[in-house]
Amino acid sequence: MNNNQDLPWDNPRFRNWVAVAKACHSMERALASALQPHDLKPAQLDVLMNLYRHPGMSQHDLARKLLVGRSNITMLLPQLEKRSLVSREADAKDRRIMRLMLTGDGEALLMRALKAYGALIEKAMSASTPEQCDLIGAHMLRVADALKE
Amino acid sequence: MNNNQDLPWDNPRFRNWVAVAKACHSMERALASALQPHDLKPAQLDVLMNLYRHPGMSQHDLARKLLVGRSNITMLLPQLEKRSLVSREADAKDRRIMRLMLTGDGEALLMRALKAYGALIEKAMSASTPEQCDLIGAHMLRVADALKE
DNA sequence: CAATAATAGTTCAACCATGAACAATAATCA
DNA sequence: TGATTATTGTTCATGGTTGAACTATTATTG
Repeated sequence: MNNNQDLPWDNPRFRNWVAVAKACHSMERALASALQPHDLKPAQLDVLMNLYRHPGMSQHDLARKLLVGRSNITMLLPQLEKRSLVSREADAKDRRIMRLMLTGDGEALLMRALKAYGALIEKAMSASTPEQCDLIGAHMLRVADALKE
Repeated sequence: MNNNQDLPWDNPRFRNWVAVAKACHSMERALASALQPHDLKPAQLDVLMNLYRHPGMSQHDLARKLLVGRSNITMLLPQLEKRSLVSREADAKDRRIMRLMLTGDGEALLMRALKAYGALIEKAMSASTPEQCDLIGAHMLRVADALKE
């Protein structure tokens, strides 16, 4: 019936990637649940995390870091700004650019949310050694790199 | 300013998981592009793949395999049915259940789409040996398992 | 058997993400 | 300098996903 001679499931790279994708999907769902008590969505946590590490980022840079369209950032920020978690101010030199940073409240909420996220990851990855995790992380960096064309 | 003593970024499990999530996100975007010539969305490919391997599945079972709500399946199927890629027929024993299967066209399209997907994965994972891929896959199965509560 | 609970699938409104078109500003270059 | 091009962020229409409420059917149980 089918010409099974080179079905992708016979390829270890394919089969294993499917497992990666499924694990990611599960984690995303679990994260959404874990963040619910903090009234945060995963995408919002991503924003807070990046602003913590790169204060003063522009919206464009944030979009690129998050692998997301610029319009998405535009839609995401007002919610966080209304809750006084991030602040936006126009750049003095280039008036097209909005500089973003975390407020104190934003940082405090981020720390609480990160505890939940960290606990989730710990639970998910506890079955593997730190060395294995490092190997996986290194592999995934190569994957992301290879996909940048 | 910050109490940095146990920031999650210092935890290898956390840091490496972030890389996993980012790689997955990149792959999802790349896959969407690669499937565009076949007029398929990643979610639709998931449906076809699962029906190929488990013909006669119910919509409920398909939803669980795909980690997705039942309503999502309901919205997804009519498009595929209109294109004669999948067929639905009521179960004779239990009239609540719809049995799903691929048509010949569906299987043909699946094979073409899988070639594109396989090439993409090959490109992304070619930097790692099959042994490393197997290790990663095994790890990810454990992750998905740990997240099932 | 009748009443109740459980299950399969659908509908619907709400929310997210996307990309194209647009306005404002800055950079290039002729 | 003046004209063109590029960049930043916004708006908006579109399409995808979700979960709760609903219908139809089957299972359970008193």
